[in-house]
Amino acid sequence: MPTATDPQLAAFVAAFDDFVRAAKRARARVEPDAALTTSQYDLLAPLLDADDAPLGLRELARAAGVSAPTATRMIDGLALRGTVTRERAADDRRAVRIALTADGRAAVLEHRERLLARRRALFDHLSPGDRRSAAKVLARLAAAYEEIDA
Amino acid sequence: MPTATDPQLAAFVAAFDDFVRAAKRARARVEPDAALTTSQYDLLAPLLDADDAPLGLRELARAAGVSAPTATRMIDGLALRGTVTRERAADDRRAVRIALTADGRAAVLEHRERLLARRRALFDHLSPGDRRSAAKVLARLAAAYEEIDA
DNA sequence: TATTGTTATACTCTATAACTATA
DNA sequence: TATAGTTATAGAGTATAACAATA
Repeated sequence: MPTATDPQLAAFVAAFDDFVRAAKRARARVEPDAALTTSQYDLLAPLLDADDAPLGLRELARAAGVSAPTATRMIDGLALRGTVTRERAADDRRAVRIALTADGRAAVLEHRERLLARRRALFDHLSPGDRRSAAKVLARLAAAYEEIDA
Repeated sequence: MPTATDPQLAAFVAAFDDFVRAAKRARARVEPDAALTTSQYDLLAPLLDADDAPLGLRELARAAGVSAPTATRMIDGLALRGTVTRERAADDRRAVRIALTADGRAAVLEHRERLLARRRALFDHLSPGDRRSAAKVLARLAAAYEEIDA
């Protein structure tokens, strides 16, 4: 297997690895004192974007990229702690409507603000030139991911 | 709270989010049929870099960024499945020496090759110009992470 | 005393398969 | 039959606190 002899590829791979490791360490440092875990935030964030209109369990699961049973279990815990409410829908008795409580909304907003602050701090640490290219490169990489297994 | 009115910052944040989401989806797609999970690979990779010289549990835990009990539990499972061996050290009877079996070495190498192939594919999907800036940007971002909470 | 590792305990995240209730 | 959700079951990853053995 002809492996990375291309120095440009080698540099890319090394930088990518460093980036992934740094991001992982950073996540570990941020999470412990947060009210929500990353997975919980990913599950609930759509409720914020939906202007707090209640959404179905399947909808949340799909958006977060987890299975329905996983979402059920997560919502179990979040409902117990008063982060969300879960009610049977009146019009379709199979469905449930999940909504944020006031506390839940505050927690999700706080997490979002925390994420934004971190990205802002990263941005601030870049040189003006790097700032310009960073957004472009990250967008291209995201697109490349999708193309790879499409 | 004065949030992202800077359009350049807004673009950066959006691209960063897209990238994180794409990477998460990609990981979910790659892991199911892999012999090792990401966490297991992170724990065992140093053994490959150490030329298969046995390492201590604490050493592996620290490198992987997990607690010692977590590493113990992970090694329990990996030893049961024949991925690693765990032996009390002769010179320091408190310590254990963890080493890859032949199967384990193959699994770690295979995982590394899988990661490399994915990065190579990403690299290939970039334009020549983006390739040049990608390595630089990722390296700068990794450095920025470290500076943020240093 | 300090270090290395393990046990005890407890939670979260995760999935597949099987099930219930409703449409 | 198809859809929404839950339960049953199982396993990995994670941590803190308490402990044992050795240095």
